Amino acid sequence: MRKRLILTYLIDLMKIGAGEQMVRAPTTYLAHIFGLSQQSASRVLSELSDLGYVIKEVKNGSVWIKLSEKAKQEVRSYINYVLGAINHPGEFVFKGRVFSGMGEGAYYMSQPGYKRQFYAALGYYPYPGTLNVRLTDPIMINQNKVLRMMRGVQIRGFRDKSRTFGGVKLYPAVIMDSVEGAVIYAERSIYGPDVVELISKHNLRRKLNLTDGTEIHFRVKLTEIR
Amino acid sequence: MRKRLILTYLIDLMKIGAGEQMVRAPTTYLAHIFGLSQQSASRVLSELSDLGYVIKEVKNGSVWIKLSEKAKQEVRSYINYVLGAINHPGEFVFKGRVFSGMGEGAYYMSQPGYKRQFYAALGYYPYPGTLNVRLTDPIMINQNKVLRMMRGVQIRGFRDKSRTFGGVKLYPAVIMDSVEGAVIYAERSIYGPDVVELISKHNLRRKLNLTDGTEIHFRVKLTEIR
DNA sequence: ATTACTAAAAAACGAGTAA
DNA sequence: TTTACTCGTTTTTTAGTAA
Repeated sequence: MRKRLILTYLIDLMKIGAGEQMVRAPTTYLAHIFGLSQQSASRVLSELSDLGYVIKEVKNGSVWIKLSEKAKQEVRSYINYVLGAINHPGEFVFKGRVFSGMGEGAYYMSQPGYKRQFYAALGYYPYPGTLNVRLTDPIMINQNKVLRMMRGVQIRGFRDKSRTFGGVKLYPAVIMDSVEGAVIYAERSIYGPDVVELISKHNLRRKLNLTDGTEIHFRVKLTEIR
Repeated sequence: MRKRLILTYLIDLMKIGAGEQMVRAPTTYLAHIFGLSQQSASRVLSELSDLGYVIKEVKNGSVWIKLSEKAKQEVRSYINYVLGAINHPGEFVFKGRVFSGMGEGAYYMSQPGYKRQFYAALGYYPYPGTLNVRLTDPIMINQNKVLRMMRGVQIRGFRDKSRTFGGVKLYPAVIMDSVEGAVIYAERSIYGPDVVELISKHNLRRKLNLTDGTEIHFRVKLTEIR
């Protein structure tokens, strides 16, 4: 069963109180909630149970169910995602935790070949350094994969005497609802889709009083698809 | 395509800003958002367009889309439904508008055969009359269908000298977040699933200052499935 | 780079039904 | 009543590919 379908079923089950306690849920009755036949409701419930989303017992000849912690967590995460569609349409909302890289960010940000282009694209010279954010929520990680596919603001690669520097993409962002900045994604990034790097005019660590492990949120504007 | 799936796709599209304006959305890119192949993304988009949820144009060799009003309305309604799962688990939230019936409610509520049982079930003698509420949102109408399938508090039918009175079910409710009451559903109800009848200790019209057309909301506790 | 058709495979569906 | 199996049918999905 596909993830997006699973979530809608879990929401329906949460609705009838299965997130709180064991709840009687005959498959004939679930059938109406799910908009399926009794047989399909039975099958769906078994699959949800096999996948570890639902604790299911047959007591007194009828099914009693309860959502697992995993299910509740995923529903909560999805609801956040959904709320973003209403509250921040045209933006991706990210949440994650600050961590320290190896300082390569500062090295790259200082290259004149990039700096000139950053100024042209953003209207300022960014602080020489990147803020690394690690994502844990699978929905956010997927969001980051999708973000990376987008055009963004293209910064071209170049070469100086000693080496070549790869292309980079920028995505304008608002960090902690207050500071303007951008997500920066290097074609040759050493990080996977669970990491986002942020830049800004300001030293974000100082400005926002961040240390390793601080939870941070930011919104990325998807203007580039217009 | 099933309704529950449609809604999740529309939410994804709203997320990328298609609720606000025409947005570039190549099917290769939608494929990642939808978690499908490019071909399926293309097909899904065509179906959404055929169903009137998406306005779709192919410009400069790539797809541009925008959500229809209908789509936005249904997403909003679904998001309300979803929020109910978090904010009021184990309850159904209803919204509708007050309307006048033919006064039959008062006649039935006055029958001693019912009154005794109401007292036993609710702990009070309800005000002799029912408040009629008409639902318009399809999600709520379906919710009402599901509610009627539930056991609720059974009130048995009876016969007096002249005629028989059918069975009735009660579902405890909180009206306008303040007044205790119950949804009452008669087996022989003359109303379809777009109507809910409410009773309470109080005269709800007076207590809550309601007139025909007033928008009203109430929550029904699904305790009966425990 | 992008859309969307065809065809074949895979998944989901509900009627019938036993327990 | 209720669950959940079988099985034939319908729907959904993707790879290959033309435009």
